Amino acid sequence: MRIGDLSARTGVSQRSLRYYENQGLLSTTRSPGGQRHYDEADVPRVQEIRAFLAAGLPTRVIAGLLNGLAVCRAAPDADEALHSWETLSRERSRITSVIDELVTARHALDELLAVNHAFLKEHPTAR
Amino acid sequence: MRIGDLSARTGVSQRSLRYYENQGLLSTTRSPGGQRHYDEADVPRVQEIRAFLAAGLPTRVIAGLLNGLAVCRAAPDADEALHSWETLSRERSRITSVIDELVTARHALDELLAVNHAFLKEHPTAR
DNA sequence: CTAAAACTTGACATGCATGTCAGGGACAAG
DNA sequence: CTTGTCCCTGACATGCATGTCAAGTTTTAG
Repeated sequence: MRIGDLSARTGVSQRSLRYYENQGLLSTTRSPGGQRHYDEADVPRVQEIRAFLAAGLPTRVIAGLLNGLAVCRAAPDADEALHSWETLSRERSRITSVIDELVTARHALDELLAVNHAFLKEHPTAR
Repeated sequence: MRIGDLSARTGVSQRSLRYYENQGLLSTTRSPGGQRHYDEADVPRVQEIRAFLAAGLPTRVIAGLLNGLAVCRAAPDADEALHSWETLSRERSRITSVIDELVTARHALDELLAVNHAFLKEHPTAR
């Protein structure tokens, strides 16, 4: 799969895909002529990256997370594993708090919607 | 309450508070000398703004939302109200989908944590 | 009244993710 | 082989929310 296909299948711009690779979030194999080649597994991976980005995590941190697993398996160094664990935990609680804020925001939105809805009901001319 | 106090109570920098005012998210009264004065109601308001920002809404949109209610009451123009309603709904579903992505992301993190935890258990030297 | 602390405006700088454009290769289909 | 489409790199530009610095004014406490 080349970059155009991956872009089409994920809805992520080619620019961004190259950027993610550049930031170490995504790796590719290259054709002899230098063109990027992706495999199926990259589709969900890109979506995962988007999810992390939506969480407000910067690419540096995401890279750390995505590589954390590999590191943890490949080089079973106790210190590294522990450090990795701490990072993961910290990020998890960060995500949780962002979720909380989002829920709060959505709640505020719901209140506005309620008022607005009442108004529209009162003035059916609004169609 | 002056800007330093509000900043301390909300944890938001003075720079940002001025920026929010500049973007129409926050209004202030001024002392004769020109210094900003806030009242109690601004504390929750700032927190609400932060929540919306965390949701990824740009200040322009937040201003629209926060003023939407007032507009809807003051100038009960049907078209405006309807438009406002559409905007609100769209943003609500946007926030919901971001929340979903975050939950997914947290899930992915939990898997990494599980693997990591298993590893630490296997190599108790990690302390 | 005076000095320190807090505030004001304005400008410039930064980080991040993205868009966009230009000049030049890669490759598949006729 | 040629042409049209896809891809490559690199550079410059943008939007947004913030940080930071400077020079000057206001407020407050001693």
